Amino acid sequence: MAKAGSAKAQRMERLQAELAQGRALHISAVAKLLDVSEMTVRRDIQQNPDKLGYLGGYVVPRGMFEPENSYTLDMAADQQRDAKRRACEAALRYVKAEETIFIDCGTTLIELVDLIPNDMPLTVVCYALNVAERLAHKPNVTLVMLGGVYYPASATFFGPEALATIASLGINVALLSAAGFDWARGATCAHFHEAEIKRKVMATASRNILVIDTSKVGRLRSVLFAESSSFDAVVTERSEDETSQRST
Amino acid sequence: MAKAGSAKAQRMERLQAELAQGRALHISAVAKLLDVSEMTVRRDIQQNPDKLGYLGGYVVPRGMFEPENSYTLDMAADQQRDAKRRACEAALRYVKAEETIFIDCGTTLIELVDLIPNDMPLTVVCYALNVAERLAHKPNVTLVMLGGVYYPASATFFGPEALATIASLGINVALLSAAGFDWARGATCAHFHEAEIKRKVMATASRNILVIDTSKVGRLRSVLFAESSSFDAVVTERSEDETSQRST
DNA sequence: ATCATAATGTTATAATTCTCACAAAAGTTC
DNA sequence: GAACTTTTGTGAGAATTATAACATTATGAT
Repeated sequence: MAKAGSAKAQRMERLQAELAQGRALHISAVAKLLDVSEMTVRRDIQQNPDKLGYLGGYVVPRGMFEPENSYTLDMAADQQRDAKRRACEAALRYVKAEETIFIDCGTTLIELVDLIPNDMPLTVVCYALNVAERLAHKPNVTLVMLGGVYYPASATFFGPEALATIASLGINVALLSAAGFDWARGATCAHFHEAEIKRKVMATASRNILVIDTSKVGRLRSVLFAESSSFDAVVTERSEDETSQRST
Repeated sequence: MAKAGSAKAQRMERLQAELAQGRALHISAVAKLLDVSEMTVRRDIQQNPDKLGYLGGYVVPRGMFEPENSYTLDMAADQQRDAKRRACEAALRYVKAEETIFIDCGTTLIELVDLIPNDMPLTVVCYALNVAERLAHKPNVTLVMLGGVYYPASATFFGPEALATIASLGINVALLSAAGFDWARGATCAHFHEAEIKRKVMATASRNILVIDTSKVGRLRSVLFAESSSFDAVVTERSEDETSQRST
């Protein structure tokens, strides 16, 4: 499909260039621009869902939005997300105003940012780009970002300075995520550099809270970063009132 | 209009938070979310065109992309932005593939990110959140971010680690911006911490290029960070082919 | 309380977009 | 070049979205 120089491939390139600056073009404008029918534009988009997005009549560049969500969906459709949010609500109860907290990367803890009340002063440390974006607009939050080289897979930064910075911070609560968790084996994640950050943070923080939705329980990923016993609490969407304290 | 705590104002806040990371929500989803009719959502959007955008049935955060008024595509809207872009085009000629470059903060150099060809491998160092966001999606760019505390005024991070990191990097080209520039006095910016980063970068980089639109010339801001002579070139939107080399 | 005004909801109608099936054109293979 | 596959175009009906007018409900002031 779509060989390197084919008409279709050329259209895609042209179109991507046109949308590069984050402009949205109406499908009729695109059709005129590329001198093809609207139907063809529609098909092009359907066939390259990773490059282009389609939003109620308009062609939009991908990458401007989160790859999974948006576009054709109402948010009600996303059950998993709701679980994550409820887990975050529970996690937020471990945080007090004026404290310094760490927020891990991943799709779970992103939800937490919006749940932080606007009148709650906090210092928040993070190392994920999408988390930082959201935090940046919070009025009473002092945002501290760990720098380094960007890892697209998890939207995080990592480098030796990051580790050094963590050591120099006084973190009250660390809210950690995991791609897999098992009471016997512990918490695992997919990337080695993530694990390094997590371990370093957990070594400094006064309280370590693991925040996961229950779909993660029983799963195992490549890098183990903490045993179950090293968490002060494990919070899930089921932790409505009583939180599952560690059974030690 | 919409007093601080009014129902309308509250809706707007909630909605903006929901859209914060660049999600697009269908109008029906928004209506359910805010528990109002779709008509009200439509009116809310119409009344706050600077905060929210509306794109063929979907509510989108403004700033993510500028929807052109349906059907007609004139992009002749923003002249200043066009000037900045042309300056960036000129600046880009100082950059070669495989090099390590620094991109300063500000509205000018943001334009440069989109102008980087997708097939041009680069390592890019930055310290502005919005610059990082855009760079994150570039396929052949290795992104290095300087961490620290977030300064909303310029969307930048700053801290001692940032300065230390700069010193440890090998930067070929530094693309610098300024809020004010004058051949006699030099380049100035509005924030002290910005100036510190700029100075440190300029001390390390092999080539220092100042990228400004001509509206900045003759203006003066609070912090001087470099004399005119310390730049290897000053690039503006008028630098179409011949670049105004420093006149020393 | 009463009036005036702003905000919201509802409905009907107009306009637009979506989808599908099929036709036409272009490109491949033998 | 004939048969086949892929790509593109067209049009009609279904579905969705936009708009305006009017009804209803809140909100504020006197």
